[in-house]
Amino acid sequence: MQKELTKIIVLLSSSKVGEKITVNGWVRTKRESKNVAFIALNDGSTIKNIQIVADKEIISEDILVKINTGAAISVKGELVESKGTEQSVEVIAETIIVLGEANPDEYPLQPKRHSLEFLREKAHLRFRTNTFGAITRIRHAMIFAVHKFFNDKGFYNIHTPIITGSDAEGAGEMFHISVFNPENMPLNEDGSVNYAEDFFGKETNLTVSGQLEGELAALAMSNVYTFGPTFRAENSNTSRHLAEFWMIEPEMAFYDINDNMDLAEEMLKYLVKYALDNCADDLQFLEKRLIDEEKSKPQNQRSEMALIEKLNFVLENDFVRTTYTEAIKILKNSKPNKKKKFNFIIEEWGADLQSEHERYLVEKHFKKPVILTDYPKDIKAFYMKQNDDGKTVRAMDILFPGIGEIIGGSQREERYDYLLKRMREMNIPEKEMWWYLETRKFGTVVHSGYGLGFERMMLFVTGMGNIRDVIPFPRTPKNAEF
RNA sequence: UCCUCUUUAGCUCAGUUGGUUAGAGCACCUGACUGUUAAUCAGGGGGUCCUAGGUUCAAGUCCUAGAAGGGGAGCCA
Repeated sequence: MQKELTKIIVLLSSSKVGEKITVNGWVRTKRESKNVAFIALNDGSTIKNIQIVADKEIISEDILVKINTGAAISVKGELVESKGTEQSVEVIAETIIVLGEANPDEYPLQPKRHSLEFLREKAHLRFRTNTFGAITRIRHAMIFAVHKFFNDKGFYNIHTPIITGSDAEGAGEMFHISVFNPENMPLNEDGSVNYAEDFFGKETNLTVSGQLEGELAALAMSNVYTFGPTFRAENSNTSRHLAEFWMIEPEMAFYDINDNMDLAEEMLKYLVKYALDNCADDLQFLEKRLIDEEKSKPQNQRSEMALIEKLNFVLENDFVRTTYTEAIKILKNSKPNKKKKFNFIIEEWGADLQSEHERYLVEKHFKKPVILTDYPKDIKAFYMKQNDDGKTVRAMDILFPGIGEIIGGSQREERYDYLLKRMREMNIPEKEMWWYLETRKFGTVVHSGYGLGFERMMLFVTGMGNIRDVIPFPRTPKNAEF
């Protein structure tokens, strides 16, 4: 079967005009005339449809009546130059086989715009829309580009565990893993659950980060990265959070904070360029979609740049690098702070930056992606390298317009004494983390790393507004359908 | 979890101060016309007005509680 088939992207781009071809796909629309019917067919290989011309003298009425939006068909015919103006080539059908019908009374997708909320409830069918076809192709391209970027740089991909026995990673609420029957858990004498009898003989959870294990690998392989599923049981109901998402976490030995920033900026630009170079049709469609959507909004709420212009802008400009301390100065002197327009007024050094502050810095003040470094140690994780000032750590957060924090990373604390002291101060159970501490006892070196939320990158590249629309089957509080 | 908005036909939405038989566009069915481009034109079918209570002579409309969804916030990637 496969050997005879030609993908639509090949039909549209090649010089197969005049050849007999077979093409399979799903019907987007059918337009009927007296003597001829036109079928727009799509097989996922490109956002463009191929037009099938069905002469009613050749294709019988009992076949045509089954060809409705959503039906799967196989078409044999000749690829010819089109007489119409909207497409360059089309297929003159000689035979059409209806592979799978789609009852038009029941098929929920129409050849018109649907709301993204509606399509979310039809996630099993939304791949069949232009928007989700485009997103699916771009998502694949970005996954591939991540691996290509790191492979070309000599990084090793490692699989860190999805089930973890450590609850010290400090990145939010975790999903518990157990084989116990929740109605009948083995208990200790004091009434607590006896995890010694559980599958792993201890309490286990789904991972919230592969970083700690990534560090172990980096301190032997030099440069590694993970790209795996990550789970957070936070009750987060926003357009930027998922309970199950995919994270890219490189860890590099002999990288200081500046090397870390250089790599992160280079990677983000590489991914953007890869999308521009390889997903032009899909990006153009999404850009047009976004412009149409924003037409109903007032002028001041519309994007300043169209999607492709925005991607090029990021590509062509250096990210602004500045410190937390500088950012606080800028924010303290900012108009919204002085006029008390912020919900959280910046009073003094040490305050955690709220998303309104991050947005001000990125969207109003610098108007570029911003890398903030050297945060107060008290608002950052225990494993970050402490600066000599005793107050700050070598953290770096990369802030993107419209998205906020897209990358969080740091130079790691490689000094055993400093790390142990900080763990004790922050009540990190050092006994459980013996293996992490041992890497600082044996051959410890300066090293760094960061985490990129893959779906947040997808939000930026596609211009989509809700993270539930850039992953095929989103997992969010109260939603694990499909 | 908090704030806020929404829920009416398969989809997108209108529905006035509470008042007769709840509307439109698209989709679907029938017909006309046509190498069409989200085809066009005419006609037709299609409703648990989110759910449960309540107020009232009368509730899509007002009140209470709940559910689902959107937007914002927190947590973060």
